Formats: sequence, C-alpha cells, structure tokens
Amino acid sequence: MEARIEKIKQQLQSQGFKLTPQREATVRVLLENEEDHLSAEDVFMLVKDKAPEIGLATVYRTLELLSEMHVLEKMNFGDGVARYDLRSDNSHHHHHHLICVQCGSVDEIMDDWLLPLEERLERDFNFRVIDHRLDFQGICHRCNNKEKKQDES
Amino acid sequence: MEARIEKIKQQLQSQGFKLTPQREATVRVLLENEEDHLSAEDVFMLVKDKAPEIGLATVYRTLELLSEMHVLEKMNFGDGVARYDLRSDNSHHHHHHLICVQCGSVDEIMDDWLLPLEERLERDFNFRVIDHRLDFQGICHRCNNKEKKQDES
DNA sequence: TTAGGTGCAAATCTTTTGCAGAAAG
DNA sequence: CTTTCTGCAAAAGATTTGCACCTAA
Repeated sequence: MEARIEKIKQQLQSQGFKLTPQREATVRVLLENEEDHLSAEDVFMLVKDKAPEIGLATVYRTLELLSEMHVLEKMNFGDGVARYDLRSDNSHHHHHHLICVQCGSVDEIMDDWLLPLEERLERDFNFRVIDHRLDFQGICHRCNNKEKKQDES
Repeated sequence: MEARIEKIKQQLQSQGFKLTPQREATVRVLLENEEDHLSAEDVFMLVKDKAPEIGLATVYRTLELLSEMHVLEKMNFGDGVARYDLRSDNSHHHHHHLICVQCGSVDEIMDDWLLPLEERLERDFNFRVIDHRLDFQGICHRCNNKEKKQDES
C-alpha cells in the first residue's frame, strides 16, 4: 500500500505535480476499494471520511489527472456515470468485466485471451492495437445460484 | 430498406406501439447512416430535414424505445454522449469496434471470435452471457498509411 | 374513447470551469 | 514569489420528465 502510494507520488512529481493530502486520501480510497468500480461520487463520499473538507471538484480533477497519467482507467458501463479502475502495474494484463444485468455487480477477470486476436487485427486490418476493452453482460454466478434455490423451493 | 422498416413496424405493433411519422423518419436516418455511430443530437439534426417539427425529446424517446426492443444498441465511447447502432438481424453476429485514438474514427468488424470464450465463462465462472462488447483502441489503417507516407518523404 | 405520442420547457444529473484564496517549493 | 492546488458556486452539456394537446385504432 505505502509502496504503491510512494510510486504514484513519484510519478506525479516527475511531471511537476504534487501529492497533496486530498490527492493522497483519494488514492487511498482507490487502493482500498480496488475490487470495485467507483464513480466520482462514490469516491467523493468515501474520501470525505478521511478528509471531510474536500470538494467534489477536487475529486474530479484528481481522477482526471490520474487517468491522464494512466494510473487509473476511466470507463463507462452505460449507467450514465464514469467509473474508475486502478491499472495494474503489468500493463499487458488487461482485465475484462462480467456485468450482471440483474444485480448490477461487476466482476473482473484477468486474461490474455485477446492477444491472438490483436495479432490478427494488426496483420489483417493494419490496425495497431494500443488497448482494448471487453465487457460481458449476463447473469452472474450469485444470481444464478439464487434462481436455482428458488426453483428448488 | 422498406422491408426493414416494415419489420420494425411489426415489432413495435406487436408490443402495442405505433410507427409514427416521427419514428419512421428517425428509423430512416438510422438506416441511411448505418455505418456511423450517431449520437442523439446527430440523429436529431438529420431527422429535422425529413420532419422539421420534431422535438429533441421525441428523438431521445424513440432511441430509448428502440434500444429496449434491441433494435438499436446504445453505446458509449467515452466522449460524454451516447451513440446508437442498428443491430444486425442475426443477433449472434456481434460487431466489434476499432477506435482510432488519432483520428477518432470508429470502424466495425463482424466476428464470432468470442463464442469459445463465452462457453468458457459459462462453464468456469457460472456466468450466463447475454451480450458482450469488445472495443479496441489503436491507430487505424488510414493513419498508419499516412504516417508511412510522411516517413518516406 | 382511450391509450399511446408529441413538442415544449423546465428539471435533473454528471461533469467542468472561473475565481479568489491557500499551500508548497 | 511563482506555480500548483483547492473549495465553492456557477456553468455547461446530455438526458429525462411533466404537461397539455394531438392522433389514431
């Protein structure tokens, strides 16, 4: 945790930015909720516990800055709000999303499934791939199990 | 073209909705611009040529209705506006996007690449897949060629 | 006649921006 | 001191909603 914050601090400083208390509190919230896909509003509410005086605009500015630095990934699941995800250090391990249309949960799976496809895109379409995003919509294992139980009763 | 409109009309009527002149004009615009990924505002401007009295709210309502009926797909490329895409009749031929980070173009490719992955998700993760979305960010063939020419000169 | 539709304007919601003051190097 | 950063409030932009009127089975 501390090591990752230190690393982000250095990334910021190397570009002339500061790791202010507000930014540090924001980063801590993101680290503590790495599994989730928080919206700016979510982050704001959680950061307020650590730094009650923080403003929503500062959270937006911090998230934007970290996105530009590729510390975060800004994404959109179609529910009208942007969500943010810490990028793992190994930038070639993309994560894909399993979005449950029933309970709204978002699980992540790691995989390199797409590498063969990317090679094919470069070869057949002359498209130089920089990044990709793969989301599946469906019913998650929790909701599947819930349904099964109801069927039995 | 007329056949596809007729089909959509029947889909609407089977659920108690009507294909009003405004809705028909909207659908025609979508059919005529099937290659593009129009925003609601884009559609509104184009529909105005055919039906100048139409209101923006009606366009939004029509796009929402057609999305719910799975005639359209509502999507988000991260530029702050929702974009809409006609779904091909064969619902198992998903299209994927090649988004150029340089010129902003969005090309589509059709493929069933992901079917094996979907089977694996059902088996290994107990996740029942309903739909998926696959987008690649990178440099498109046009920009690649442009760069090549500049290198030569 | 009744449910579905429409245009307009107002409301809502997320995100961005202008600004004056605060903090850090 | 000079640049970066902050909180606040206002603004901007996209989308939704309330409402009175309209229109077709």
